Amino acid sequence: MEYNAKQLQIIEVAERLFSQKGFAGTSVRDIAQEADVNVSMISYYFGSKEKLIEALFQLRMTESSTRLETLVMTSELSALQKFNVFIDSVIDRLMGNQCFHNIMLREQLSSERTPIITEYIRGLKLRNLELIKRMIHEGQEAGEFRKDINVSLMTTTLYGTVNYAIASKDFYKKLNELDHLNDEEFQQHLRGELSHHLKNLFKSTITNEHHIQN
Amino acid sequence: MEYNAKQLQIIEVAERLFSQKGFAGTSVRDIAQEADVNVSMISYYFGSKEKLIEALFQLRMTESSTRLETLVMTSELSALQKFNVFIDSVIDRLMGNQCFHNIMLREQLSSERTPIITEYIRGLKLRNLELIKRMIHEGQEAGEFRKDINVSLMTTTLYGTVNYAIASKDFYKKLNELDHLNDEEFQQHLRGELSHHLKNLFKSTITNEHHIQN
DNA sequence: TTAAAAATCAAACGATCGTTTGAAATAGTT
DNA sequence: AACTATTTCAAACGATCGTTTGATTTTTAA
Repeated sequence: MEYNAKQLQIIEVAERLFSQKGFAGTSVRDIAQEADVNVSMISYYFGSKEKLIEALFQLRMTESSTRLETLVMTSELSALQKFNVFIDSVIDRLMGNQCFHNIMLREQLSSERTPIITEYIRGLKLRNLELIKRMIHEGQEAGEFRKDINVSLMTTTLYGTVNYAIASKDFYKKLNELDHLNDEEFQQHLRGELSHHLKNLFKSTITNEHHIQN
Repeated sequence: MEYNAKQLQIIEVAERLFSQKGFAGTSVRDIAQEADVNVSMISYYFGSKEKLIEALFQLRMTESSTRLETLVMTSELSALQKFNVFIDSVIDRLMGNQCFHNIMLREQLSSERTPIITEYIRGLKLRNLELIKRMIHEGQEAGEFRKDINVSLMTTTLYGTVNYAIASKDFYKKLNELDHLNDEEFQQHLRGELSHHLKNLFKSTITNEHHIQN
Protein backbone atom coordinates (compact mmCIF):
# COMPACT_ATOMS: atom_id res chain seq x y z
CA MET A 1 0.00 0.00 0.00
CA GLU A 2 1.33 3.39 -0.98
CA TYR A 3 -0.14 6.75 -0.07
CA ASN A 4 -0.33 10.04 -1.91
CA ALA A 5 0.84 13.32 -0.40
CA LYS A 6 -2.53 14.17 1.13
CA GLN A 7 -2.90 10.76 2.70
CA LEU A 8 0.60 10.98 4.16
CA GLN A 9 -0.22 14.43 5.49
CA ILE A 10 -3.26 13.02 7.29
CA ILE A 11 -1.27 10.11 8.68
CA GLU A 12 1.50 12.36 9.96
CA VAL A 13 -0.87 14.78 11.65
CA ALA A 14 -2.78 11.86 13.16
CA GLU A 15 0.49 10.41 14.44
CA ARG A 16 1.35 13.61 16.24
CA LEU A 17 -2.10 14.12 17.72
CA PHE A 18 -2.55 10.48 18.76
CA SER A 19 0.81 10.76 20.47
CA GLN A 20 -0.11 13.97 22.29
CA LYS A 21 -3.72 13.24 23.21
CA GLY A 22 -4.25 9.53 22.69
CA PHE A 23 -6.41 7.80 20.11
CA ALA A 24 -9.74 8.27 21.90
CA GLY A 25 -8.76 11.79 22.91
CA THR A 26 -8.22 12.88 19.32
CA SER A 27 -11.22 13.64 17.11
CA VAL A 28 -11.20 13.26 13.36
CA ARG A 29 -12.09 16.94 13.19
CA ASP A 30 -8.88 17.76 15.10
CA ILE A 31 -6.92 15.78 12.54
CA ALA A 32 -8.75 17.26 9.57
CA GLN A 33 -8.26 20.79 10.79
CA GLU A 34 -4.53 20.46 11.45
CA ALA A 35 -3.98 18.55 8.23
CA ASP A 36 -5.98 21.21 6.39
CA VAL A 37 -8.41 18.80 4.75
CA ASN A 38 -12.14 18.24 4.97
CA VAL A 39 -13.35 15.91 7.72
CA SER A 40 -14.88 13.50 5.28
CA MET A 41 -11.52 12.89 3.59
CA ILE A 42 -10.47 10.66 6.47
CA SER A 43 -13.32 8.25 5.91
CA TYR A 44 -12.91 8.70 2.18
CA TYR A 45 -9.25 7.72 2.16
CA PHE A 46 -8.99 5.32 5.09
CA GLY A 47 -12.51 4.10 5.73
CA SER A 48 -12.60 5.00 9.40
CA LYS A 49 -10.61 6.47 12.26
CA GLU A 50 -9.76 2.93 13.36
CA LYS A 51 -8.45 2.05 9.90
CA LEU A 52 -6.40 5.26 9.97
CA ILE A 53 -4.38 4.19 12.97
CA GLU A 54 -3.95 0.76 11.41
CA ALA A 55 -2.62 2.43 8.28
CA LEU A 56 -0.22 4.39 10.49
CA PHE A 57 1.05 1.20 12.08
CA GLN A 58 1.34 -0.56 8.75
CA LEU A 59 3.32 2.36 7.35
CA ARG A 60 5.72 2.73 10.28
CA MET A 61 6.17 -0.99 10.81
CA THR A 62 7.20 -1.72 7.26
CA GLU A 63 9.99 0.86 7.45
CA SER A 64 12.21 -2.08 8.21
CA SER A 65 15.79 -1.97 9.35
CA THR A 66 17.33 -4.87 7.46
CA ARG A 67 20.41 -2.68 7.27
CA LEU A 68 20.87 -3.10 11.01
CA GLU A 69 20.20 -6.83 10.93
CA THR A 70 22.82 -7.52 8.30
CA LEU A 71 25.32 -5.23 10.00
CA VAL A 72 24.81 -6.95 13.30
CA MET A 73 24.91 -10.44 11.86
CA THR A 74 27.68 -10.23 9.28
CA SER A 75 30.18 -7.55 10.25
CA GLU A 76 33.56 -8.14 11.82
CA LEU A 77 32.74 -6.40 15.09
CA SER A 78 33.09 -8.16 18.41
CA ALA A 79 29.95 -9.39 20.12
CA LEU A 80 30.05 -6.50 22.58
CA GLN A 81 30.60 -3.98 19.82
CA LYS A 82 27.64 -5.37 17.93
CA PHE A 83 25.54 -5.17 21.04
CA ASN A 84 26.58 -1.56 21.56
CA VAL A 85 25.65 -0.76 17.97
CA PHE A 86 22.27 -2.30 18.66
CA ILE A 87 21.81 -0.19 21.81
CA ASP A 88 22.51 2.96 19.83
CA SER A 89 20.13 1.87 17.10
CA VAL A 90 17.34 1.34 19.64
CA ILE A 91 17.98 4.78 21.13
CA ASP A 92 17.99 6.35 17.68
CA ARG A 93 14.86 4.52 16.56
CA LEU A 94 12.83 5.37 19.65
CA MET A 95 14.05 8.95 19.96
CA GLY A 96 13.77 9.57 16.24
CA ASN A 97 10.16 8.39 16.16
CA GLN A 98 8.91 9.53 19.54
CA CYS A 99 5.36 10.14 18.37
CA PHE A 100 4.89 6.71 16.93
CA HIS A 101 6.56 4.96 19.84
CA ASN A 102 4.41 6.91 22.27
CA ILE A 103 1.38 5.58 20.44
CA MET A 104 2.77 2.06 20.44
CA LEU A 105 3.51 2.20 24.16
CA ARG A 106 0.01 3.48 24.85
CA GLU A 107 -1.45 0.67 22.79
CA GLN A 108 0.50 -1.84 24.86
CA LEU A 109 -0.98 -0.35 28.01
CA SER A 110 -4.49 -0.63 26.60
CA SER A 111 -6.66 -3.71 26.69
CA GLU A 112 -8.79 -2.42 23.83
CA ARG A 113 -6.47 -2.76 20.87
CA THR A 114 -7.39 -4.01 17.45
CA PRO A 115 -6.17 -7.54 16.70
CA ILE A 116 -4.30 -6.06 13.75
CA ILE A 117 -2.30 -3.62 15.90
CA THR A 118 -1.72 -6.26 18.55
CA GLU A 119 -0.22 -8.49 15.88
CA TYR A 120 1.94 -5.70 14.48
CA ILE A 121 3.42 -5.04 17.91
CA ARG A 122 3.84 -8.71 18.67
CA GLY A 123 5.65 -9.29 15.38
CA LEU A 124 8.01 -6.37 15.94
CA LYS A 125 8.85 -7.51 19.44
CA LEU A 126 9.48 -11.05 18.28
CA ARG A 127 11.83 -9.87 15.54
CA ASN A 128 13.76 -7.63 17.93
CA LEU A 129 14.03 -10.36 20.51
CA GLU A 130 15.27 -12.88 17.96
CA LEU A 131 17.96 -10.46 16.79
CA ILE A 132 19.14 -9.88 20.34
CA LYS A 133 19.11 -13.58 21.11
CA ARG A 134 21.34 -14.28 18.15
CA MET A 135 23.74 -11.53 19.20
CA ILE A 136 23.92 -12.82 22.76
CA HIS A 137 24.36 -16.41 21.60
CA GLU A 138 27.16 -15.36 19.30
CA GLY A 139 28.91 -13.63 22.17
CA GLN A 140 28.48 -16.65 24.37
CA GLU A 141 29.93 -18.97 21.71
CA ALA A 142 32.93 -16.66 21.46
CA GLY A 143 33.38 -16.73 25.23
CA GLU A 144 32.81 -13.01 25.48
CA PHE A 145 29.45 -13.16 27.22
CA ARG A 146 28.25 -14.90 30.34
CA LYS A 147 26.05 -17.96 30.02
CA ASP A 148 23.37 -16.88 32.48
CA ILE A 149 21.79 -13.97 30.68
CA ASN A 150 18.03 -13.42 30.80
CA VAL A 151 17.54 -12.04 27.33
CA SER A 152 13.86 -11.25 27.82
CA LEU A 153 14.45 -9.07 30.83
CA MET A 154 17.55 -7.52 29.36
CA THR A 155 15.48 -6.45 26.37
CA THR A 156 12.81 -5.18 28.73
CA THR A 157 15.41 -3.03 30.47
CA LEU A 158 16.73 -1.68 27.19
CA TYR A 159 13.36 -0.66 25.74
CA GLY A 160 11.90 0.20 29.13
CA THR A 161 14.72 2.58 29.97
CA VAL A 162 14.59 4.43 26.67
CA ASN A 163 10.80 4.62 26.66
CA TYR A 164 10.68 5.86 30.23
CA ALA A 165 13.44 8.37 29.59
CA ILE A 166 11.43 9.81 26.73
CA ALA A 167 8.25 9.86 28.81
CA SER A 168 10.11 11.67 31.59
CA LYS A 169 12.24 13.94 29.47
CA ASP A 170 10.60 17.17 30.62
CA PHE A 171 11.16 16.19 34.24
CA TYR A 172 14.74 15.20 33.44
CA LYS A 173 15.39 18.47 31.63
CA LYS A 174 14.27 20.67 34.51
CA LEU A 175 15.92 18.48 37.10
CA ASN A 176 19.33 18.69 35.48
CA GLU A 177 18.88 22.37 34.66
CA LEU A 178 19.20 21.93 30.93
CA ASP A 179 16.71 24.63 30.03
CA HIS A 180 19.42 26.58 28.24
CA LEU A 181 19.54 23.88 25.57
CA ASN A 182 17.12 24.03 22.65
CA ASP A 183 15.12 20.95 21.72
CA GLU A 184 17.61 19.56 19.25
CA GLU A 185 20.55 20.05 21.62
CA PHE A 186 18.67 18.46 24.48
CA GLN A 187 17.71 15.44 22.39
CA GLN A 188 21.36 14.97 21.44
CA HIS A 189 22.42 15.32 25.05
CA LEU A 190 19.86 12.72 26.17
CA ARG A 191 20.89 10.30 23.44
CA GLY A 192 24.50 10.51 24.53
CA GLU A 193 23.66 10.06 28.20
CA LEU A 194 21.40 7.10 27.48
CA SER A 195 23.97 5.49 25.23
CA HIS A 196 26.71 5.76 27.82
CA HIS A 197 24.43 4.65 30.64
CA LEU A 198 23.03 1.59 28.89
CA LYS A 199 26.35 0.42 27.48
CA ASN A 200 27.92 0.59 30.93
CA LEU A 201 24.97 -1.07 32.55
CA PHE A 202 24.94 -4.06 30.21
CA LYS A 203 28.68 -4.42 29.85
CA SER A 204 29.07 -5.11 33.55
CA THR A 205 26.30 -7.67 33.45
CA ILE A 206 26.77 -9.63 30.28
CA THR A 207 30.54 -9.84 29.83
CA ASN A 208 32.96 -12.10 31.58
CA GLU A 209 35.45 -9.28 32.06
CA HIS A 210 37.05 -8.64 35.44
CA HIS A 211 36.27 -5.36 37.06
CA ILE A 212 39.19 -3.17 37.82
CA GLN A 213 38.62 -1.13 40.95
CA ASN A 214 38.97 2.56 40.19
CA MET B 1 -10.49 14.43 52.07
CA GLU B 2 -12.16 11.17 52.94
CA TYR B 3 -14.63 9.24 50.86
CA ASN B 4 -17.62 7.09 51.74
CA ALA B 5 -18.08 3.53 50.45
CA LYS B 6 -19.96 4.59 47.33
CA GLN B 7 -17.40 7.20 46.43
CA LEU B 8 -14.58 4.71 46.87
CA GLN B 9 -16.50 2.24 44.71
CA ILE B 10 -16.72 4.81 41.94
CA ILE B 11 -13.03 5.68 42.26
CA GLU B 12 -11.98 2.05 42.13
CA VAL B 13 -14.09 1.25 39.09
CA ALA B 14 -12.83 4.39 37.39
CA GLU B 15 -9.25 3.38 38.18
CA ARG B 16 -9.72 0.01 36.48
CA LEU B 17 -11.49 1.41 33.43
CA PHE B 18 -9.09 4.34 32.97
CA SER B 19 -6.28 1.81 33.12
CA GLN B 20 -7.88 -0.48 30.56
CA LYS B 21 -9.26 2.07 28.11
CA GLY B 22 -7.66 5.39 28.96
CA PHE B 23 -9.29 8.50 30.41
CA ALA B 24 -10.79 9.77 27.16
CA GLY B 25 -11.77 6.24 26.16
CA THR B 26 -13.85 5.71 29.28
CA SER B 27 -17.29 7.31 29.54
CA VAL B 28 -18.90 8.28 32.81
CA ARG B 29 -21.73 5.93 31.86
CA ASP B 30 -19.23 3.04 31.67
CA ILE B 31 -18.08 3.89 35.16
CA ALA B 32 -21.60 4.35 36.53
CA GLN B 33 -22.78 1.06 35.10
CA GLU B 34 -19.88 -1.01 36.45
CA ALA B 35 -19.99 0.74 39.80
CA ASP B 36 -23.74 0.18 39.90
CA VAL B 37 -24.65 3.81 40.53
CA ASN B 38 -26.58 6.41 38.60
CA VAL B 39 -24.63 8.48 36.08
CA SER B 40 -25.39 11.71 37.84
CA MET B 41 -23.71 10.47 41.03
CA ILE B 42 -20.31 11.11 39.49
CA SER B 43 -20.97 14.80 39.01
CA TYR B 44 -22.82 14.86 42.30
CA TYR B 45 -19.91 13.46 44.29
CA PHE B 46 -16.88 14.67 42.38
CA GLY B 47 -18.07 17.61 40.30
CA SER B 48 -16.85 16.30 36.98
CA LYS B 49 -15.05 13.44 35.25
CA GLU B 50 -11.87 15.51 35.35
CA LYS B 51 -12.20 16.06 39.09
CA LEU B 52 -12.78 12.32 39.50
CA ILE B 53 -9.37 11.41 38.11
CA GLU B 54 -7.84 14.13 40.26
CA ALA B 55 -9.52 12.58 43.29
CA LEU B 56 -8.08 9.23 42.25
CA PHE B 57 -4.60 10.71 42.09
CA GLN B 58 -5.01 12.51 45.37
CA LEU B 59 -6.17 9.29 47.04
CA ARG B 60 -3.42 7.06 45.66
CA MET B 61 -0.67 9.60 46.11
CA THR B 62 -1.35 10.20 49.76
CA GLU B 63 -1.03 6.49 50.51
CA SER B 64 2.50 7.36 51.47
CA SER B 65 5.28 4.95 52.25
CA THR B 66 7.05 6.65 55.12
CA ARG B 67 7.61 3.13 56.42
CA LEU B 68 10.00 2.51 53.55
CA GLU B 69 11.73 5.84 53.95
CA THR B 70 12.51 5.30 57.62
CA LEU B 71 13.59 1.72 56.98
CA VAL B 72 15.90 2.77 54.24
CA MET B 73 17.34 5.71 56.16
CA THR B 74 17.72 4.37 59.67
CA SER B 75 18.18 0.60 59.58
CA GLU B 76 21.45 -1.23 60.02
CA LEU B 77 21.51 -2.69 56.53
CA SER B 78 24.44 -2.12 54.22
CA ALA B 79 24.03 0.40 51.45
CA LEU B 80 23.60 -2.36 48.88
CA GLN B 81 21.07 -4.18 51.05
CA LYS B 82 19.08 -0.99 51.44
CA PHE B 83 19.16 -0.46 47.73
CA ASN B 84 17.94 -4.00 47.16
CA VAL B 85 15.10 -3.42 49.60
CA PHE B 86 14.21 -0.35 47.61
CA ILE B 87 14.23 -2.28 44.33
CA ASP B 88 11.81 -4.81 45.79
CA SER B 89 9.59 -2.07 47.12
CA VAL B 90 9.40 -0.45 43.68
CA ILE B 91 8.51 -3.79 42.11
CA ASP B 92 5.87 -4.42 44.77
CA ARG B 93 4.44 -0.93 44.51
CA LEU B 94 4.17 -0.93 40.73
CA MET B 95 2.96 -4.52 40.42
CA GLY B 96 0.56 -4.18 43.32
CA ASN B 97 -1.07 -1.09 41.82
CA GLN B 98 -0.86 -1.84 38.14
CA CYS B 99 -4.06 -0.02 37.27
CA PHE B 100 -3.02 3.22 38.88
CA HIS B 101 0.51 3.08 37.54
CA ASN B 102 -0.82 2.39 34.06
CA ILE B 103 -2.85 5.56 34.35
CA MET B 104 0.12 7.48 35.68
CA LEU B 105 2.36 6.26 32.87
CA ARG B 106 -0.27 7.23 30.30
CA GLU B 107 -0.56 10.68 31.85
CA GLN B 108 3.18 11.10 31.51
CA LEU B 109 2.93 10.25 27.82
CA SER B 110 0.18 12.81 27.35
CA SER B 111 0.67 16.51 26.74
CA GLU B 112 -2.87 17.28 27.87
CA ARG B 113 -2.67 16.70 31.61
CA THR B 114 -4.19 18.85 34.27
CA PRO B 115 -1.69 21.03 36.15
CA ILE B 116 -2.84 19.27 39.33
CA ILE B 117 -1.96 15.79 38.04
CA THR B 118 1.29 17.04 36.55
CA GLU B 119 2.24 18.37 39.95
CA TYR B 120 1.28 15.14 41.73
CA ILE B 121 3.51 13.14 39.41
CA ARG B 122 6.34 15.64 39.63
CA GLY B 123 6.21 15.61 43.43
CA LEU B 124 6.23 11.82 43.59
CA LYS B 125 9.17 11.58 41.23
CA LEU B 126 11.11 14.19 43.18
CA ARG B 127 10.55 12.36 46.45
CA ASN B 128 11.62 9.03 44.96
CA LEU B 129 14.69 10.54 43.40
CA GLU B 130 15.72 12.23 46.64
CA LEU B 131 15.43 8.95 48.52
CA ILE B 132 17.57 7.16 45.98
CA LYS B 133 20.11 9.94 45.97
CA ARG B 134 20.50 9.70 49.73
CA MET B 135 20.91 5.94 49.53
CA ILE B 136 23.53 6.20 46.83
CA HIS B 137 25.38 8.95 48.66
CA GLU B 138 25.41 6.88 51.83
CA GLY B 139 26.90 3.96 49.91
CA GLN B 140 29.51 6.20 48.38
CA GLU B 141 30.50 7.63 51.77
CA ALA B 142 30.93 4.08 53.06
CA GLY B 143 33.11 3.21 50.09
CA GLU B 144 30.64 0.58 48.93
CA PHE B 145 29.46 2.39 45.80
CA ARG B 146 31.30 3.89 42.89
CA LYS B 147 31.56 7.67 42.64
CA ASP B 148 30.43 7.96 39.02
CA ILE B 149 26.79 6.93 39.26
CA ASN B 150 24.15 8.70 37.20
CA VAL B 151 21.29 8.54 39.67
CA SER B 152 18.73 10.02 37.28
CA LEU B 153 19.29 7.42 34.61
CA MET B 154 19.61 4.61 37.13
CA THR B 155 16.19 5.55 38.44
CA THR B 156 14.92 5.71 34.88
CA THR B 157 16.14 2.18 34.30
CA LEU B 158 14.54 0.93 37.51
CA TYR B 159 11.10 2.39 36.89
CA GLY B 160 11.34 1.97 33.13
CA THR B 161 12.12 -1.72 33.39
CA VAL B 162 9.30 -2.51 35.80
CA ASN B 163 6.80 -0.39 33.90
CA TYR B 164 7.73 -1.93 30.57
CA ALA B 165 7.68 -5.43 32.04
CA ILE B 166 4.13 -4.85 33.21
CA ALA B 167 3.12 -3.37 29.86
CA SER B 168 4.61 -6.39 28.09
CA LYS B 169 3.57 -9.07 30.54
CA ASP B 170 1.17 -10.83 28.15
CA PHE B 171 3.88 -11.05 25.54
CA TYR B 172 6.35 -12.24 28.17
CA LYS B 173 3.92 -14.87 29.43
CA LYS B 174 3.34 -16.45 26.02
CA LEU B 175 6.98 -16.17 25.04
CA ASN B 176 8.19 -18.07 28.08
CA GLU B 177 5.32 -20.55 27.87
CA LEU B 178 3.94 -19.73 31.30
CA ASP B 179 0.31 -20.20 30.33
CA HIS B 180 0.00 -23.02 32.85
CA LEU B 181 0.34 -20.48 35.65
CA ASN B 182 -2.72 -18.64 36.91
CA ASP B 183 -2.63 -14.87 37.26
CA GLU B 184 -1.45 -14.83 40.85
CA GLU B 185 1.29 -17.37 40.20
CA PHE B 186 2.47 -15.53 37.13
CA GLN B 187 2.62 -12.21 38.98
CA GLN B 188 4.74 -13.83 41.67
CA HIS B 189 6.99 -15.39 39.07
CA LEU B 190 7.47 -12.05 37.33
CA ARG B 191 8.19 -10.27 40.60
CA GLY B 192 10.91 -12.76 41.41
CA GLU B 193 12.47 -12.57 37.96
CA LEU B 194 12.44 -8.78 37.98
CA SER B 195 13.91 -8.66 41.46
CA HIS B 196 16.77 -10.94 40.57
CA HIS B 197 17.38 -9.24 37.25
CA LEU B 198 17.45 -5.70 38.60
CA LYS B 199 19.55 -6.49 41.64
CA ASN B 200 22.15 -8.18 39.47
CA LEU B 201 22.06 -5.42 36.93
CA PHE B 202 22.67 -2.64 39.43
CA LYS B 203 25.08 -4.50 41.66
CA SER B 204 27.56 -4.87 38.82
CA THR B 205 27.27 -1.20 37.99
CA ILE B 206 27.18 0.65 41.26
CA THR B 207 29.47 -1.34 43.55
CA ASN B 208 33.23 -1.35 43.63
CA GLU B 209 33.33 -5.14 43.96
CA HIS B 210 35.61 -7.22 41.78
CA HIS B 211 33.97 -9.64 39.43
CA ILE B 212 34.92 -13.25 39.84
CA GLN B 213 34.90 -15.08 36.53
CA ASN B 214 32.56 -18.03 36.71
C1' DT C 1 -43.02 12.09 64.59
C1' DT C 2 -41.56 15.55 61.83
C1' DA C 3 -38.63 18.62 59.37
C1' DA C 4 -34.11 19.14 57.13
C1' DA C 5 -30.44 17.04 54.64
C1' DA C 6 -28.50 13.79 51.68
C1' DA C 7 -28.81 10.45 48.14
C1' DT C 8 -30.87 8.53 44.05
C1' DC C 9 -33.13 8.44 39.77
C1' DA C 10 -35.08 8.95 34.88
C1' DA C 11 -35.03 12.25 31.72
C1' DA C 12 -33.38 15.80 29.17
C1' DC C 13 -29.70 19.35 27.86
C1' DG C 14 -26.49 21.07 24.39
C1' DA C 15 -22.13 19.68 22.56
C1' DT C 16 -19.37 16.77 20.11
C1' DC C 17 -18.44 12.31 18.24
C1' DG C 18 -17.46 9.30 13.69
C1' DT C 19 -19.56 8.78 9.47
C1' DT C 20 -22.42 9.51 5.24
C1' DT C 21 -24.56 12.14 1.70
C1' DG C 22 -24.96 14.39 -2.59
C1' DA C 23 -23.66 18.18 -5.07
C1' DA C 24 -19.75 20.90 -6.81
C1' DA C 25 -15.08 21.25 -8.26
C1' DT C 26 -10.97 19.36 -10.22
C1' DA C 27 -8.09 16.14 -12.79
C1' DG C 28 -7.42 12.75 -16.20
C1' DT C 29 -8.46 10.56 -20.66
C1' DT C 30 -10.03 10.13 -25.28
C1' DA D 1 -14.11 19.46 -26.39
C1' DA D 2 -16.66 16.12 -23.99
C1' DC D 3 -16.92 12.58 -20.93
C1' DT D 4 -15.32 9.91 -16.86
C1' DA D 5 -13.24 9.43 -12.56
C1' DT D 6 -11.46 11.38 -8.60
C1' DT D 7 -11.36 14.74 -5.09
C1' DT D 8 -13.37 18.19 -2.16
C1' DC D 9 -16.85 20.28 0.48
C1' DA D 10 -20.81 21.93 3.54
C1' DA D 11 -24.35 19.89 5.63
C1' DA D 12 -26.64 16.57 7.95
C1' DC D 13 -27.08 11.87 10.27
C1' DG D 14 -27.79 9.24 14.49
C1' DA D 15 -25.10 8.06 18.46
C1' DT D 16 -22.83 9.15 22.42
C1' DC D 17 -20.55 12.42 25.28
C1' DG D 18 -20.41 15.03 30.18
C1' DT D 19 -23.48 17.44 32.84
C1' DT D 20 -27.82 19.33 34.87
C1' DT D 21 -32.47 19.24 36.30
C1' DG D 22 -36.20 18.44 39.32
C1' DA D 23 -38.89 15.16 41.39
C1' DT D 24 -38.61 11.29 44.60
C1' DT D 25 -36.73 8.36 48.02
C1' DT D 26 -33.83 7.54 51.90
C1' DT D 27 -31.26 8.96 55.83
C1' DT D 28 -30.32 11.92 59.66
C1' DA D 29 -31.40 14.70 63.56
C1' DA D 30 -34.41 17.12 66.71
